[in-house]
Amino acid sequence: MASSGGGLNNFSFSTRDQFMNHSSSSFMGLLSNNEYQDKSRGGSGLQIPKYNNSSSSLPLSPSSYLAISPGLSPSWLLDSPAFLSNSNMNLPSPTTGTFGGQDLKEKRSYSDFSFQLPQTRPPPSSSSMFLSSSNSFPSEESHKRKHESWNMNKPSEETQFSSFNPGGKSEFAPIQSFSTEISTSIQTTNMQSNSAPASNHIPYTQPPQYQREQRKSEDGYNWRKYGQKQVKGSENPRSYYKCTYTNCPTKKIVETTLDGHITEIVYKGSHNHPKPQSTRRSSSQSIQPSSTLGISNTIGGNSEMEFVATCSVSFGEEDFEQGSSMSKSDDDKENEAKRWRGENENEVTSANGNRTVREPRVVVQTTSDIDILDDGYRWRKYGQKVVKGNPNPRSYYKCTYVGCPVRKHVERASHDVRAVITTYEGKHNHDVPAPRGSGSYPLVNRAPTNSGNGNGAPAIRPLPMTNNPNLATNYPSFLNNIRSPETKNQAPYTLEMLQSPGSFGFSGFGNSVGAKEEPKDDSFF
DNA sequence: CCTCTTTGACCATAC
DNA sequence: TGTATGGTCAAAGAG
Repeated sequence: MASSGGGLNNFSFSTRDQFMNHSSSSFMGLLSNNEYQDKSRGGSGLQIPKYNNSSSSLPLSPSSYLAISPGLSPSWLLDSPAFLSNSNMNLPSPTTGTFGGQDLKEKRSYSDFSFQLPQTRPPPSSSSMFLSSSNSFPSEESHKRKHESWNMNKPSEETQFSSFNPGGKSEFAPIQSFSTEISTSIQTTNMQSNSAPASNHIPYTQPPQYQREQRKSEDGYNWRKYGQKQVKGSENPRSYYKCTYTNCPTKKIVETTLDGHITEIVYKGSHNHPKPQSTRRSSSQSIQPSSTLGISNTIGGNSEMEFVATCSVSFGEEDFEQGSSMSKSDDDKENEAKRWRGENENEVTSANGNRTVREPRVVVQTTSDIDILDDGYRWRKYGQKVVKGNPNPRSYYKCTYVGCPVRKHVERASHDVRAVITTYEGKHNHDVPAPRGSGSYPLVNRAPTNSGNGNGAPAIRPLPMTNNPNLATNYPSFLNNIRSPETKNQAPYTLEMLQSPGSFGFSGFGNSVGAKEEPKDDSFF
């Protein structure tokens, strides 16, 4: 059942510093959120993959698509300096994180942030709720177990976490299984003084009332589902919701994977009323102090047209560091202000005002050459070039899976270096590789699972984690949140993100990103 | 009994 | 004009 409600926007930290100071618990709590998703209604764990091809207004080119990516949704990610940091800063390469002349730092950062789940992940029986919370629906037992483990230390972190989730349905239940490594890493760096158990216990106890709260959309509004449709070109059903407020024209379309993970949210119209303050929410506030902090994001479009785009923004640990210790840039401040105003930076607003909630992506850098990027596939960089219209170099990658023709290039938006634009070409002829260390990723070729990989052919999207037992438990969910080239036209989205009060915090992708300037082959370089 | 979700049918629009 | 596709309605069922 496609559950509704919930919102990425609930994942905001009140401030980056909060995140830094309590990242472990908060982060984990955030990740664990899905554990409480609307179970009463068979709520499913939600991932937040993303991809969108519905915008007819976007110029599309037939052979590739712009995967502004998915991955993490929580707005706290947006807090990450990668998004908010001063534009003038020396930003790392979108995918490799490489700074010109700062490789050392970059490496450390990314290695710290890499996902080597097999090595770091605790046994399934442990209290690591991340893992078990994957896309699969947690069993009663695991659910209970998690509760128990969380109860082991709740302290102040609870408060922190609550701020992410003002309550609501599972609709956005995002990041279900975040990287263990990430959690571990964060815990190590930020929780050491927290006397937390050595294990990755999530120091958060979910109040019983919470499940009730989840029935309400996490964006703070009440929605009524009025339809569901299987749209062509995607195996994911699309659910249609209307704001239940009388005469409010706002609607939203939520596309979810078969297992209920959200892949896309499109808002249409704007609310003509303040965010409702239901008793449920009130009670929730008592449980979730975050509300008192004003950390609730309001989603509401201003317009009529639908805009769909998946946008990816990358960040590395160093970004966190910066965010935690350095002064905020103007953008930082502005975005923070937005959050405090209840606006959602996690949205892309179309020219006509519709907003699409999208997730920032985490770049996973494990080696300097072959990378597991946020889309779950492994890529080999084979070139880089500065293309016309964008002073930022475009990194070119090829899927390392033997025989797989897929390529992609990544670049920072010319207008906002904080925005990373990834364009895919071709389709994968294999599943999303298992995480490093699992031994299941074939670096040698195997029979392609399908044929016709030519450009322009429909691409195979990375399987949702739940489609792959291994990934389901070992892979960070956001790594699967990428929707691979699968748009109707397999086209590169040329995106124009207009900044809006609730927008991502990008200054926008003012210039379209031409996807066809990429090299045809390695010899290009 | 009420609320909400599901789902097949119908309508609107684009090609 | 016919067909394909997306969006919406509304009856039925579940909780």
